[in-house]
Amino acid sequence: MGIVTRFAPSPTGYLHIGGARTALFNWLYARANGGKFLLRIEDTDRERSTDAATQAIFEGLKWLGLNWDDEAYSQFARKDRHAEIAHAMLGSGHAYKCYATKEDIEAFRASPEGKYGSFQSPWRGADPATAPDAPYVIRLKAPRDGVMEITDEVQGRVKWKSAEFDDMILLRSDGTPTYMLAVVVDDHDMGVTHIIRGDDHLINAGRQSLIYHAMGWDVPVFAHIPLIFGDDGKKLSKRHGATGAQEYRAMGYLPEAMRNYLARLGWSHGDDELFTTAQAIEWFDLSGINKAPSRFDFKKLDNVSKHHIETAPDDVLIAGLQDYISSQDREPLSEDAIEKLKTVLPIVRERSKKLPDLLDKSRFILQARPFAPDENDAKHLNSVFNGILKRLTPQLAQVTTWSKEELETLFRDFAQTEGLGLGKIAQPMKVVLSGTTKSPSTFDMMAALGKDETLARIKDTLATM
RNA sequence: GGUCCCUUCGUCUAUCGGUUAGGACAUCUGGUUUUCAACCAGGAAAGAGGGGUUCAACUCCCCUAGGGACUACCA
Repeated sequence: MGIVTRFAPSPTGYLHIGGARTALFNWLYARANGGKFLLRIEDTDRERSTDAATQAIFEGLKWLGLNWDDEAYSQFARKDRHAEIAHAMLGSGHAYKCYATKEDIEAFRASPEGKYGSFQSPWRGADPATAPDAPYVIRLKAPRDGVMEITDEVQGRVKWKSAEFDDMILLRSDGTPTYMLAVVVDDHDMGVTHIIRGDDHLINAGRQSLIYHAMGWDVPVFAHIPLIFGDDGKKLSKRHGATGAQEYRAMGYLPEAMRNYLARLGWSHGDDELFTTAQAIEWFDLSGINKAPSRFDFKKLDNVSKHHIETAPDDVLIAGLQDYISSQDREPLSEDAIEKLKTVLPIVRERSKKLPDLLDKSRFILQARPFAPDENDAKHLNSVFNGILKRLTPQLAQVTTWSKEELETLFRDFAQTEGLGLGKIAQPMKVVLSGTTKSPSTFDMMAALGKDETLARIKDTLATM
């Protein structure tokens, strides 16, 4: 039987980075085993679910490259099927109608015994003949004794006394299903074989097993993965930086880097730190998932990001750049800009951590002359350098082989005859060429710019000094 | 409160009874350099605490402490 995994977020907000990792694990596991990765929107809570949130989740997953198989399922759309199962359980005696009102339950909770135990419906064993003509919910008739045990691929064997579970509501008084019922029915109908989800659902695995057993369905394999915390060990929140997957897009991380970092957070394959998505798919296994929660570390993310920016193919980088730019609501790069960018990618990608760094470093090739130097770097263009530039320019004009190596040799020789360190000349030259010293290597820039453009920029500078 | 889960360097982690407890990020020191959020070399840094089991425990068991989840007609 083929493997089927699923990601089942509720559409009440953007795609949380923790949810994104859960989705990634499910996706990785399905892809690693030639199975299917399904997406189901848990929208049975009509109060809190919104279309905008659903779209945000789609967008987040797409950005991360976690493509799902089939159409996304809507849990709400399947409510009739859920009700059907609830009634089937009623018929088989695994569930019963409960006429207790919300007020009854609240009163119970407020009472002394309500502090300890969960609500025990008086209708559990009641004679149907005594039933009032009033709204009711359908509750599961949970076993009162025995032990419920599950085997979790991450947590191992976990068991509870059945008495721990209350008679949970399956169908609300308005006829809509609760989450507990809906997940089980949907996972069963969708043929889900492996449920990989946050360990906040661990106890639910026990509860849900009750329903599987009642229906005589096969219980899927569970894998409850620990949560992601902020760097202080507290629940990840806005305070720690970004919690939404899309925010990472806006910060300029490559999806490939996010997949790498997120996969490594809570999962490991020996000492491998930096890997491609193809490798992750090849290596991914449930046994590599850690049981302890992990903390989100931006410094490490940056390091992973840097590696992917260094190694990504040009077209991936360009696509990432365009995507980043659109996330900033800026005009996309023109064909001309892309062509220019491609010529300098080899020299700007090496020292960049994030996508915007690439843009900053490429400024010299993208900006048209003449341009003014940055305020902080204008000081390099002083009178001393003016003299140096005037003596250097004729030599530059005579260069026949305009290459990085030739240029560097020329500069070194020139610096020597001037009795200066190379930095005294190369550094201000950066300002001439790019307007700032925070730029790629002087010689890389000159080579990329070409002789004519270089000379023209020198001329521009001389004219303003 | 109850039930369940978790606990190796600051952080992410390797180890699956026998290792000088390894790697990565961060950090520190030195070097290199035309800027640096770059590079090179080196250093410091960990099994929460206490009991067992065993020839041998980070690894298995128990207790304690700390952290977390759940305890809805939310998902």
